[in-house]
Amino acid sequence: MIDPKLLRHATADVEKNLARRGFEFDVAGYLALEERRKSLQVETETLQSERNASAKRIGMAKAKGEDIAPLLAAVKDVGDKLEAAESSLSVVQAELRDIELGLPNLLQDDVPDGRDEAQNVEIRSWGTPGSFDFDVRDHIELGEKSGLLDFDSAARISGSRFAVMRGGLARLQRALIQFMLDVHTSEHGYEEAYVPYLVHGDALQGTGQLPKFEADLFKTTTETPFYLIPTAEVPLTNLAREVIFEPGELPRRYAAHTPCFRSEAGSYGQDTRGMIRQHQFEKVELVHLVEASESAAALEELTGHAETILQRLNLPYRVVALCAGDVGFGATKTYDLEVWLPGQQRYREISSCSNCGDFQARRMLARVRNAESGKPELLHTLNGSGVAAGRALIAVMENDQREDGSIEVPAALRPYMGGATEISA
RNA sequence: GGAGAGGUGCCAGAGUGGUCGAAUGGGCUUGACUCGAAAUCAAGUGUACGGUCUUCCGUACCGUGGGUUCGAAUCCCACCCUCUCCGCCA
Repeated sequence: MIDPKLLRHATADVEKNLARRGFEFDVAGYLALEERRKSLQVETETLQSERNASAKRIGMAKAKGEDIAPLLAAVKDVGDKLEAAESSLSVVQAELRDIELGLPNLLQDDVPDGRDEAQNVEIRSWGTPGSFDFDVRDHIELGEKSGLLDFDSAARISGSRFAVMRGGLARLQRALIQFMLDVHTSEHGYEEAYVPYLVHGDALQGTGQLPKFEADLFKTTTETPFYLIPTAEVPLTNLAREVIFEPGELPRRYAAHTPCFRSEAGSYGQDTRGMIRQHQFEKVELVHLVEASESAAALEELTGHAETILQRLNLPYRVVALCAGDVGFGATKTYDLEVWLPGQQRYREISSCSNCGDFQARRMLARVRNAESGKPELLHTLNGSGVAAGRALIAVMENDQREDGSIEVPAALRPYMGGATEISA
């Protein structure tokens, strides 16, 4: 959520900032509603104050054994007026809240202009796309050739956008996950966490997926519904929900491996072949909880941590700063890591690292006590993939393929593969 | 799944319709005493929101949501969670 005070007092600035994303903010409608809220709230609270005062008077009169009938008659009127005022106020407040929950985060000034991913700006690149002296295959062909990647079985079991992996390939994904977690926990100072995969709506509202993006989520039909997490960002970031951290307790860095579940509603026709876009995929997620002044630096660090993984795997990649139109709902600024896929002859997103500022913290009341003032202040949250395991697997397959269709295991992963140097049927 | 007990402030714990945002004890902060510490004494110590918003005033919050009432931490209803025992299970 955007700071409601900012929304009220600097509405034009907010409107301008959101317009950079291509988001149209109905300023007039908002301000009119806000005016109503103000007068209704003042009215309600005045009436409450009156009621409280007379209730107190009645109590005292009764204690002294005086006649309270005239006092009761005098309050009758207040009760009705109060009821009316309270119900109008709650309607207006609910409308305001809906608006506020639907507004995306404010962008940082250094986010480049642009409408969509075509205008994202490359910041740096690492490695050089390899040259092959044979015709490269994409991961689908490689998987079919070895028989280790089986979309037919997956389709029979669960339909489209699922994969079955077998043998060395299944193990390679597990190796990737273990490797990534080990690097982040032992070298980058993250605390490993195991978290629920089913969460309440509150948690998703906290991180910003709800109420706006419910269609992207899987939801259970149990009496109290659960949602399957679309990313470990949700449970990890919600570790700060309604917590007030003491000054020395931040920063916190959490890493977790979880499956991620996405309905991919609205992505019909995109990446329908292969393992790029699945309903279920594995990811190692990184989350930082930091004091407000630290978040800009933390984003650079976090991005670097994700980059380390690709470097150790010797996968060529580039870092792009998302342009205004491409930055996600809850982020103030985002870097994507895009890995080179020889099979597609292009870079594809493998990690997305975002600074969410206080946007999520405000929704979930995640705070840190200011060392000087002693007052709780909103903390800042960041998240990034470190990295998506399914896509990393594709990247390894395609970048380390050999002419015979076998795959060379990157040196960094061999300890996790029982020393194996290649995967083949 | 069955039976029972319970959810109050940083912690423990009182409060079963009125001056209760909440006794008391502990903790913490500040001050006094002290060379210093301990002990002792005194004062302070929640969160959110609003108002012509650093002073000041008001409102809300005692698991959550409803209800009764002039008035609810306290009564009623529903739900959630925790604990104990039984059952079941990994």
